[in-house]
Order: sequence, then C-alpha cells, then structure tokens
Amino acid sequence: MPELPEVETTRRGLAPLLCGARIAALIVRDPRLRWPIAPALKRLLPGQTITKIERRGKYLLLDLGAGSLIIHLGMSGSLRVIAAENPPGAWDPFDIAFTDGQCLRMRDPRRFGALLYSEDPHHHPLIKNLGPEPLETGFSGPYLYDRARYRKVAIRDFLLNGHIVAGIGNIYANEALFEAGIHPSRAAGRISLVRYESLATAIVDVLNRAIAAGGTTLKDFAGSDGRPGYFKQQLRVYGREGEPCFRCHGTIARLTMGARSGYYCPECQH
DNA sequence: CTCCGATCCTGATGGC
DNA sequence: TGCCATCAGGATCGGA
Repeated sequence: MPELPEVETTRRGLAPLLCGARIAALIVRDPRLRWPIAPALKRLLPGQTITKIERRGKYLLLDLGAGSLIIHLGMSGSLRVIAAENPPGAWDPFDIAFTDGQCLRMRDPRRFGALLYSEDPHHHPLIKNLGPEPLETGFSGPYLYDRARYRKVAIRDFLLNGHIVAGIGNIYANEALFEAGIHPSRAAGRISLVRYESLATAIVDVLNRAIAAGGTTLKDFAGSDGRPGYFKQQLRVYGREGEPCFRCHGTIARLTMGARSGYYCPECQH
C-alpha cells in the first residue's frame, strides 16, 4: 500500500481540488471495506464542505468543520478527482460527489481500505495511539532508542509498528535500514543510540526523497492525477534480491520475516 | 506488555 | 493453455 509518501502525495494532489468543495452525495457501491462504510454517512455528508485535508500516518483526514472523514488506502487503494458522470470500474467502492459535478472516487481492489467518520478524528481509536510523525518534531534517534529498550522485536518490524512511528511501511523500512547500515532482523533493543541517530536521519531522508518523487508505484498506486510515483527507480534494496548492491557491489538478499520480505545487503548491514 | 501468526480480499506471477 | 501455490504497499486481533 500506500505508505506515508504515497498518502502525502495523494493529500497534496487532492487539497487544491477539494478544499471548498461542497458534498452533494455519498455513493456507496460496495460497503465491505476493512470496516464497513456506515450507512448513516449517506445522510450525514450532503451539504457539508471540505475545509482542509490533513494526513496522520497513512490516514487522510478530510475536515468538514464539525468532524472529519477518515480515509485509509489499505494495500491497494487510490483516490482520484474526476467528473462524476465517468463510469465507475468494478473495484471502485465509493464516490463522494460534489455540487460542481466532480467526485472523489476511490479504487481499491483488495478492499483493505476504509472510509470512516469522526467528530474528533485525532482521538479516534485508530489514530489516537499512533506514534509521532517522522517528518515532524517529536521524532528523533533518542526517541526511537528509548522506545526500543529491552525489546527483542526485529528492527524492521519495530519500524512497521505505527504505534512507535506513524506511516512507515515495508518499502521505506527496508530502504532506511539500508541507508543506516542496520540489518533488518537485528533486535530493536540491541542497537546503539548513535545508530538510532543515523536511522532517524535515514528515515527522514528516504521519506522526503520519496515524496519528492511522487511516491513509489509497485503495481496499483496512482496519485490523485492518475500518474504513478517514480521512487521505484531510487529503491536500493526493496525488491532487488539477487541484484548488485549500489554501495559495495555485493548481492542484495531477501529474508522471510513473518509474512513480508526483508531486503538487505549482507555486506553493508549488520 | 510483548511477540508472532492468522486474518481480511483480489490479482499478478511463476512453476509444472 | 490451465491449474495451483505463492506473494503483495496494512493493521488488527487473539493466544502464548
């Protein structure tokens, strides 16, 4: 899915198109997302106006003044603003139609995404326990080091835990660990403060570069303009098993860690 | 509390 | 060509 850079790319694309847009209707073609779309939204939304779009981790928050829509893209979701008369595809679970004839249409083949509403989104159960934003204050090497004390979980999985730091998924966890020279299966509690400083710097660097490239498109992801993200061309380890390391000319290896692969250079990462 | 595996769902891909 | 197993960018839940 869309990780932080893909969600931020989506947010930046949508904000100028949707801020000030007045909702005419919510059209639900398939409510069976990660959490079912609440039927009450169909009568709650019409007449409301989007005032701004925020991002928290991988969640988009569409501010309606009295509350917010919370959208998650799951593994395969994307959002576009198009003319409402455009015929929907088979995997487009909902449209938010606006009074100007445009609509915000979600596409999500795997249906792991979500459309929720909260009067107080930052205290919503899915959001209130998220860790700090990696691109804002509150995130740092010492923060990661403190949270990691005595923990045996692999550092790759530690970074995937949104309650530790928000928005990092498997691609950027692997890329940041390469940049910091840390082996993905090393126990989080057995990494020095100095190395956590490098890791925090690497995370910020990788995320910023990915946002600048419009995110990473492996298969499904498209920005709100329908274009893919180009960070795939800058990936140094993710998806590169058997290919040469750019730093040492060793060979990138793949490690099965639970259900998701860890990619790393055995020469550069310890 | 922490950790790990199962789970939701569909589609692409590769082996036989 | 067809069939089957495996693997995917997430995140919650339950059991050990």
